Amino acid sequence: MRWSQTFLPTMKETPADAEIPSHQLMLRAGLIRQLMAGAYTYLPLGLRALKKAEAIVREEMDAAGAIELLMPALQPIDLFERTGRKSAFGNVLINFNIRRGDRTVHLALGPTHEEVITDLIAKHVSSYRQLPLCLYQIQTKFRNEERPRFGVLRTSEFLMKDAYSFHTSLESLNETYQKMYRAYCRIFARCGLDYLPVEAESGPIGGDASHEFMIPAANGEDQIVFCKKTGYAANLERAETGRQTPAIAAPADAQPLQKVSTPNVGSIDAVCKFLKCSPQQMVKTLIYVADGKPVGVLLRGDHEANEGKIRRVLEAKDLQLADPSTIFQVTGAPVGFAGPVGLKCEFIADHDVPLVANAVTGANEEDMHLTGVNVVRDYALKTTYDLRNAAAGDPSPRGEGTLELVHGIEVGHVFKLGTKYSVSLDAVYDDEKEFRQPMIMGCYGIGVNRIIAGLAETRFDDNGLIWPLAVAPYSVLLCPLGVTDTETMELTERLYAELQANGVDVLLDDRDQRPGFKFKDADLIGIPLRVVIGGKGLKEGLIEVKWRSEAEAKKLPVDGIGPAILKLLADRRAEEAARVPG
RNA sequence: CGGGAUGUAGCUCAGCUUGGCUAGAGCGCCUGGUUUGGGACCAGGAAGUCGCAGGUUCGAAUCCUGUCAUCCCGACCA
Repeated sequence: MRWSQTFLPTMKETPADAEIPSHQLMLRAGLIRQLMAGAYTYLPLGLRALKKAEAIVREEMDAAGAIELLMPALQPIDLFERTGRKSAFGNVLINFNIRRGDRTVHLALGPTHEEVITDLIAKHVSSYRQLPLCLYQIQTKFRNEERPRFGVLRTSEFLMKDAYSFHTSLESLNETYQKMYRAYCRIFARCGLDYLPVEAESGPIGGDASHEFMIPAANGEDQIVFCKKTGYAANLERAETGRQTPAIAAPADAQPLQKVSTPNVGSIDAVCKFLKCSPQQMVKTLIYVADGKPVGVLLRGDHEANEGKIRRVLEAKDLQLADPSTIFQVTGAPVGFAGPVGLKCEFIADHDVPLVANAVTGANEEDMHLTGVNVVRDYALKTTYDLRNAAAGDPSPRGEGTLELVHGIEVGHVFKLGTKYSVSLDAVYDDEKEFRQPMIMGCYGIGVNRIIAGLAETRFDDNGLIWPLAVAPYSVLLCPLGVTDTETMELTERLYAELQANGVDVLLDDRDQRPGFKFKDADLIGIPLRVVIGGKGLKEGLIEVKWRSEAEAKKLPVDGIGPAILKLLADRRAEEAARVPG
């Protein structure tokens, strides 16, 4: 492609609306333009990158035995009512009425396609002989994001690869799950992403039933916990800690229990400021209602409750923070003054709670707190549990190493669904003994746009983007200096034709611009290999070849430059491929 | 949905506090010339319903009210 013929609007200045690197660079490099909040046009250059990523996804899905199809984005609302997801999605589900003659038809724009595919399979698969089956599509999804943000990372319309598998047994599901997991590793590695598979919330099946694929990035919306030493990685919701129940004993230097007045001082922050203590010295008492029964949950003041863990410890189906009247009932005080001493309901404590010596807690009395609170003497604990979100510095659950906390961008998710959709949409088959069984399902998603945004977010320098060869919109940028010089242009044209004949994606910067101008644009759009023809190099019979990812250029003789470039590309491709797991 | 900020030329922004000549600058764009290895220079030029609506006023980019849009923080995210 000739630069002068395509539509590639680059920008020297950073648009004020863009804050994070990927958004700024994708705008500046002419990859995308915003239409409205959460909706972006992919310009020719951005579309090429997106298509490259899409092709890699397609290749790996095919290789893993998934079969491609294409389902409608338009879906009848009825399907979502049958699975209960109309209300589960709520406002996120874009749906509306349209008129057809004298009828009104209620439609949704697909936020994902479990319903459609399950309905399809329910209608056409009825025997165990037809299973297992794994189908996928690459298609635009619609979700009414309450708050679209971070450019292309969180939008209301996005390209997703979604795959669904159907099985007669958990073993079969696990086999496909593993295949998908491996395919995902290969996909992200091929795309040049520094990815991390993490354990995620396991949902209906439990156990090791869900993994998210994350790109560690400062601007990622998700928090992930990982341990370098043991390789343990999980999202914050799910992450366990290796902490144990400590010795439950009062400290030697126990101070006397004292009641202090803290008028209108209810929050941890406010109490700390008022009493000049730190959150680590406090024990906070959250009152939950578990299956209708109030329960106190004790945590160190600076820690965050993890409701999943609390629910599991309590073996509760339903768990909610208590309302003010319940809190008044069990504490005798308004919200903000609960504490373990004299609490009128059962309570459980996190492992770190008994370690807080001479703690500050609520006094279960309006506008009062206690200081010098110590376990055993002032309140009793039989044991402790892991009830909070993991924090940096916690021991890894694998016995050694410590946990770190990083932000990540979720690019993929594999999930064992179980029979939720097959039951509600009647996707059943007859087994060998003619028993009717619901199909066991898995689903597997990849945010294709996020592959591109994730690369832009993690691979750049002061001058612009740095594409890996595998996803770069073009592999080579030919950069003739002096487009009016006949010798330069003849050579350039010959090389352009030669590379194209060998299947190389080439962009030819044929604009009549000064060298500096062209170099700045070249760096900004980040094409992996820049080939400079003309100027002082050409006078010596040399052509300058420079990788975007490296600082130094190589000078190669004009003779044999075509094959030399092909060799460089082949070597680089091999290098990138070497990082892909088998 | 709660909190905050912003809206003036394609982009970045000034002007608004304290209303007053024809609304400005840089970049980009067009014309001509000089340049040509890291976003050149000179000369000339085009480009704006000052987000929109209403109000106050002799007079509004500027003050007031409403509204829309965008961004950020938080809540939410099968």
